[in-house]
This record gives sequence, C-alpha cells and structure tokens, in this order.
Amino acid sequence: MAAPASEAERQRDKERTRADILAVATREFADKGYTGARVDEIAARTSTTKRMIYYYFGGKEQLYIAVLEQAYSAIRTLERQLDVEHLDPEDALRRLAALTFDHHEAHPDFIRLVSIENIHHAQHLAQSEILAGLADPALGGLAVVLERGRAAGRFRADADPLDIHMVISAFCVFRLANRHTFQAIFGRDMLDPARREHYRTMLGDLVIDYLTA
Amino acid sequence: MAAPASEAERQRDKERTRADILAVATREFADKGYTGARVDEIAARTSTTKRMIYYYFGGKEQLYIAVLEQAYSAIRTLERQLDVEHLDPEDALRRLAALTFDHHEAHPDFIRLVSIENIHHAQHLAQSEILAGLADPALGGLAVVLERGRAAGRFRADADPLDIHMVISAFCVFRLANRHTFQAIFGRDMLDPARREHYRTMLGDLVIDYLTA
DNA sequence: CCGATAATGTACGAACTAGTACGTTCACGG
DNA sequence: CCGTGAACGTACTAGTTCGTACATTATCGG
Repeated sequence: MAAPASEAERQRDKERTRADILAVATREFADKGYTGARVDEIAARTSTTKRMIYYYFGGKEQLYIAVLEQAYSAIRTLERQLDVEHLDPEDALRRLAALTFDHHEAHPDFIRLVSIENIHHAQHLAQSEILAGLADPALGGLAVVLERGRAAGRFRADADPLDIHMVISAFCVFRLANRHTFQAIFGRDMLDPARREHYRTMLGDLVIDYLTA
Repeated sequence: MAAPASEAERQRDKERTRADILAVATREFADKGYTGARVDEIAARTSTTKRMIYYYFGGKEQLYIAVLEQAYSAIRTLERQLDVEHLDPEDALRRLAALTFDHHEAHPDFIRLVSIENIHHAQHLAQSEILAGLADPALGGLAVVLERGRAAGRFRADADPLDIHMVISAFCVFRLANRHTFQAIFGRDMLDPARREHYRTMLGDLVIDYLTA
C-alpha cells in the first residue's frame, strides 16, 4: 500500500517540519508581538505539534530569536544589488533608495519584527550571532558612491554613509511601521498603490536634494 | 489627632489616585507593550491597589486606551507653537522641524506607545474619541507656511503638507523608535548628545533642500 | 453626629500559557 | 528483517494573570 519511496512524500522530514514551524512563527510573532504570540497558537497553525517546537528550538524565546535571524539574513542580500561600478553617483543613490523602498514594502513582516524587537530594547538580537557582517553589506556600496560624488564635487562634504542610510530607512520604515496610527489620525493610507510612485520618487529627491544642495 | 483640613493631605483623593495609576500605567505599557504589561505589576507600583484600576478604568484595555488618550492630548499643544505670522517660510519650517525634533526627544514614552499601538493595528486608538481635532493643529500652520513659500516661488509646487509632516515625523520617530536595533547593528547611538545638534540641523537641511531644490 | 455613598483594601477564582513526562511510530543500518 | 534512535503525539502540570466578590473605611450632606 504505502509507497514512500519519493523523498518529497516522506512523512518524517526534519527540514520541512523546522521550516514549517519557522514560517508560522514568523507570521505569529510579527502579528502579535513577542509577548502576545502564543506557543499553542503557533503549534495549532503548524502541521505538527507543540512538542516539535520545543524539540527543534528549545522554547518560545529561542524560536523568536530563530525567526529574527532568518528575517535578518534574508535582508543581507539586498544591498549587494547596488551597482556601484557602472552608474554615476546620483543614479546609484536613487537606485539604492528605490531598491530599499521596494524591499521594505515587500517585507512588512520584517519591519514589524524590527519594531517589536526595538520595544524589547533589541535584547534578543543582542543574544544572536547574526550581527557580524550585517552592517557591512548595507553600507559598503553606499560609502563608495558617496565618496565618488564628493570627489566629483557634486555631493556635500559632510555626507555620512550611515546618516544617509538612516534617512532612507526612516522614510521606508515609517511608511510601513506607522501606517495604522497615521491612517487613524490623518486619514491617509501611506500604502495606497496610487501614491506609491509618488513616495518612491520623493525619497530619491529627498536624498539627492540634500546631498547636492 | 487627625487634622485633615488641608486639601493636599486628603487620604482619599479621586484625582490623585487616578493620576497616579495613569502615570504608572504609562511607564509600564511604554516599557513592556500592551500584552507584556501586567496589571498586577502596575498596581504594585501604584500607591493604591489593583481594585482601583478596575474601579476607575474598568479593565486593562480601557486603562491602556486612557494612557494613549493622555499621551496624545499632551502632544496637541506642540504644533500650535509654530510662529506662522512673523517668520519667513524657510525659518518657520526649520523652526517646526527643530520643535518636533525636541519634542520627540523629550517624550520617548509617547514614541514607544505609538509603536506599540501600530503593532496592534491602531485598534485601540480607533476605539477612542480623541482623534477628532488631532490632525488639524498638526497641519494647519504647516499648510499656511508651505503656501506662502510656494507663492513666493521659493518652494516646489508639489509640496504637500502631509508629506512634509511625514518626513519630519519619520526622521524623529525613527531616531528614537529604532535606536536599539540600529545601535546593535551599526554600533551608533543615535541619541548620543554629541551628535544631537548634527541631527537637529540635518533634519532642517533635509526638508529645506527638498522644498527649494 | 449620623446615615448614605464614594472610595479603598483583601482574598480568591477561573482561564490561560509555557513547558514537560511519557508513550508511540517511523526510518535506516547492519 | 529487526533493533535502535530519531522524529513525533498526547495529556498533563505548575505557575501566572485578569478580573471580581466581599468586606471596610472615610467623607460629606443634613
């Protein structure tokens, strides 16, 4: 009767079970926060049981840290896409801004996890070891581009890579993280598709106008 | 023996008890989040008992809403300080940016409450009635200043008051709300007093350079 | 001065929640 | 083909947490 030959149909699959738990936990933590998330609820939405969460991750906190690590490592790949070599500084910066804008919009769960983690003073992130190497890819290309623009006399002299990164992040993060209170108070949906291109362009202008003033 | 004549020495004081609970609850909710905050913990830090929380507020959720309402109403007074009449548009905007910057830095609890409320999709704010009249004071003066700058040909034509407000808020909020993960990843303390003036000036430049590009 | 009511304190319960003890089933090597 | 360990499921517990029933004290009008 049973023909379990195919690897894909394996009833017991370490990788699949782990990935399943992690995916469900990501949504649950992003949605309810660390304290608000319920281990029983995560287990219920999984195709396995609560026992497996403790079997594979150890506990609620370690599961949450694993979720954070996965979310952050997915981000690492972003800034590498910046084409430092072949674009002039202004175009490269506009491209970085647009890339970051798109990336944030595509990963609302990540933004929420970062907000949640900040509520908890980044205490879980501090326990993790994913930090090493996270800063570099985000800033390496940016520093090069800024230096090229400065050398060409097009960018202001006091432009700091981390400051520019902060402005871009602030714009993109705020738009997602604070959209609910913003909507409640001002009645404007910052994620309205009709305004998307406007904001995307605005961020580029904001950065370039500041650098070239 | 007892000489309870003086109003200040009253053993039973409705106002004082209420205010005490609210102050303690504000710190507790801002620190731990809505789900993370414990009613028993709030009661313990109060000079009264848990019974009074339910007597005056009804429950945890209503207490949290009361905290939100008080925090937001304290903000209302801010934007009124903008001197629309006697400053030229650029100075007025720089002043608004600096005012907002200072205000956010002075009220970290408020920023945290807003972050927390956004995690919960602003569902509590929606239940409140403080919303009416919150948007106007924030934007009224700004709209006037922008229009004056536009009329004088100094500001770009497509400048929208709400967009400018968003940029200023994004900068100030991000600096406080995300300082822990930012610090953990990039090793920079965005609240370092040594960098305060730099960021304060930078925000003004950012806004003005965008508007006058 | 006294009764009514607002304000406060104590002790407790019902429901929830993270975590675990214990038992079971599958897969793979020999 | 079978034994051993990895992977998985069930049922339970200890502790927590919101909320409340009930008792008590202060204050103020008459």
